[in-house]
Amino acid sequence: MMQLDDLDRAILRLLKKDARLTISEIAEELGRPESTIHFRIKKLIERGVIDHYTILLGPELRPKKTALVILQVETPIIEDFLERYVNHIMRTLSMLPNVLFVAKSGKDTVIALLGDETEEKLNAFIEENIKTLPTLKSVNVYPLDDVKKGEELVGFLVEV
Amino acid sequence: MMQLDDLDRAILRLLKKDARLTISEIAEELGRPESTIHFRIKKLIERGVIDHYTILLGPELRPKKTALVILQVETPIIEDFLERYVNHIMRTLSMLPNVLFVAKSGKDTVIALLGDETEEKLNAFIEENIKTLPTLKSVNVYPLDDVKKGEELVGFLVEV
DNA sequence: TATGAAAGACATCATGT
DNA sequence: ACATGATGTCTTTCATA
Repeated sequence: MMQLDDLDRAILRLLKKDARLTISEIAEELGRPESTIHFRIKKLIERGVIDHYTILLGPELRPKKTALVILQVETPIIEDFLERYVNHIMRTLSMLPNVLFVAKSGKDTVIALLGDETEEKLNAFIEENIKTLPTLKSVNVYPLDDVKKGEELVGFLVEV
Repeated sequence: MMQLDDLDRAILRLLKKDARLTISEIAEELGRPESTIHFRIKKLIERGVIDHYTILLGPELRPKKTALVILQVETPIIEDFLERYVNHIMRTLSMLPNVLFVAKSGKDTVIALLGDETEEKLNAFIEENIKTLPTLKSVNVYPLDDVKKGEELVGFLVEV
């Protein structure tokens, strides 16, 4: 798993901005022959440095309101149950299209990123689908009001 | 800004999985003529439904450890300063390559997603670059231990 | 690994149903 | 919305260094 050199990184940066650039365009931009660019990209894909090519969906399809939710699960008397509780909650959340991201933090905390059309719908969703989950100790909701970095993330995660 | 029909959505789903599919491959997969697929994709791009084409970076380039950090900013005596404090913190964080995502929640809370090579480096980064920020009321760190949905997000956000 | 050249595949566009 | 064909461009491969 050798390192990336400057040419590799330059190619990756260009493709990240626009993966539809043709090999000839990249070649011209970087002042290298097409065959070299072709070879490098082939290697980057083989090595898994490029996982895959994808599209980013635009604002039209992105939820207008997003919120981060942090769930703390009640510790049961029988300790072994905790992991099952948490996994069950994560599985349940993962299946909902409004839920863009789900992760566990520590043993008893679940973090989810939610998105919906409007603030009202989002709040309703939280009331009906999140706060009704059994065995919760606490639910903290953080609406994302102003995203400064990584905003496009939602266009990447949203399902179509 | 008309609606998407089933064909549009099918195309988007295929491109999301692999944006290097040729028009002929998509046409065959969906049992439609190439000219139709070509036309639809053109329209999807024109409308901005497809924001742009991009690549997802593989595990080699992704930070191994990620954590969500929730910062609460101390409310100053002069209320107007709060927004400046918060904006300043967001700007500062945004410039760091370890910081993958930054958003504001409410008036006094900043949410950031951090990533680094190892747990130690990540913790050091938090101690040195986060907890040292002025005017913080609280800092909560949630290491993301097990991501159930949206894991690829990091490969999308990471810089190269 | 890098390059140049050549062959084949592809997107694109125009025209017509 | 679909079919077809003409055009120029791009990718891919291979031989060579």
